[in-house]
Amino acid sequence: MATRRGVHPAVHHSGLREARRRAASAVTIPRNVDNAVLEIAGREVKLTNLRKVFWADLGVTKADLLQYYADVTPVLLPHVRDRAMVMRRYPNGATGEAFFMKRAPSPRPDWIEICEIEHDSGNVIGFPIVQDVASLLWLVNLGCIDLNQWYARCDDVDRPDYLHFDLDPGTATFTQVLETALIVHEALRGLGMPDYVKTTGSKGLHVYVPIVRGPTQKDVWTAAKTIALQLARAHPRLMTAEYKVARRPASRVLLDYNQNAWGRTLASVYSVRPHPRACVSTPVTWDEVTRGVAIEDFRIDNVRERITRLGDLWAPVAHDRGRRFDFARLAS
DNA sequence: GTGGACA
DNA sequence: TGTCCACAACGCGGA
DNA sequence: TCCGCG
Ligand SMILES: [Mn+2]
Ligand SMILES: [Mn+2]
Repeated sequence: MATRRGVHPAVHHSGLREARRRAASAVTIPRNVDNAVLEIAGREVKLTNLRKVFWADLGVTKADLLQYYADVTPVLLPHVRDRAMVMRRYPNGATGEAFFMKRAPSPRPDWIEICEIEHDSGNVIGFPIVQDVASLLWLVNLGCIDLNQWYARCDDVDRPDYLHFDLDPGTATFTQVLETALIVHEALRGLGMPDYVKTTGSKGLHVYVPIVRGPTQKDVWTAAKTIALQLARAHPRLMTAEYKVARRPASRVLLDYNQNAWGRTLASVYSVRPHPRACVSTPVTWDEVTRGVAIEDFRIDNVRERITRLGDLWAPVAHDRGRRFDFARLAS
């Protein structure tokens, strides 16, 4: 069981692709050992089971997953920084059993920042926060395939930075999801709400409206519910906002407004998902939605190239400057 | 994925 | 030493 | 107040 220490500058594999990859992150995950200790900005990150296969059909290992996250760190971090993180751990890979974990496990490095959130029950949960590459790799090493951060930053956990529409196909087709997204987009445009869309990497799409921080999570939930119910009423053959499964009509896209409730999370942008093809939750343009995209278009093997080409299409969602919609204008 | 409780 | 086990918990609305 | 739901 070899252990390596430090990031190795030596070039073992030459070629443009390797060079570009290293340039992107400056962190290289060792490939020919099971365990390693990386030193990143003076912090030691212990990585384990690096050769464990996480996607058997694809031959994708835990090291591949860690390398992906190291490479996308610059575009990913602004979206998750300062937010409590819910972990969903897949210790046995994408097809293995998974479990949720909220409390940051111990032992852990003392540089893992914790967000303590008190619940109405009186429970206080200490969630980890992903602030940098080191904490990101620590979290992924736990077996987290996707990242599920809170909508609100830790300094004010009841005032989110966005509202969203979670579009779930259920028994509907993905073409219907695309159609629904365009209608949601039009409706939001009418409300003066700039919005951003991404694939979930699983089945559906996420549409986010970044907002000026102020309204509570309940306010945001209420607004999303109102809009979802109106849309479903206007397009009853395409959409539903019925929360109860048994009462939900078949072949309709679910506008899952309840996902805007306090304490809930969604897979973050650039999260890999436990999908058979290792798909990634990927920002797309409204033009791409119009022309038609597929979940499987965006995967762990090709999203980095897309980011190199297009940058972060969701950057406005991650910065105060881009969080433009003010709820005061909604008081109609 | 990993530490703690048991046998 | 090996095996088993835990690892989350909010809030809506219908009953 | 309990349950289904995600
Ligand atoms: Mn969804
Ligand atoms: Mn959903």
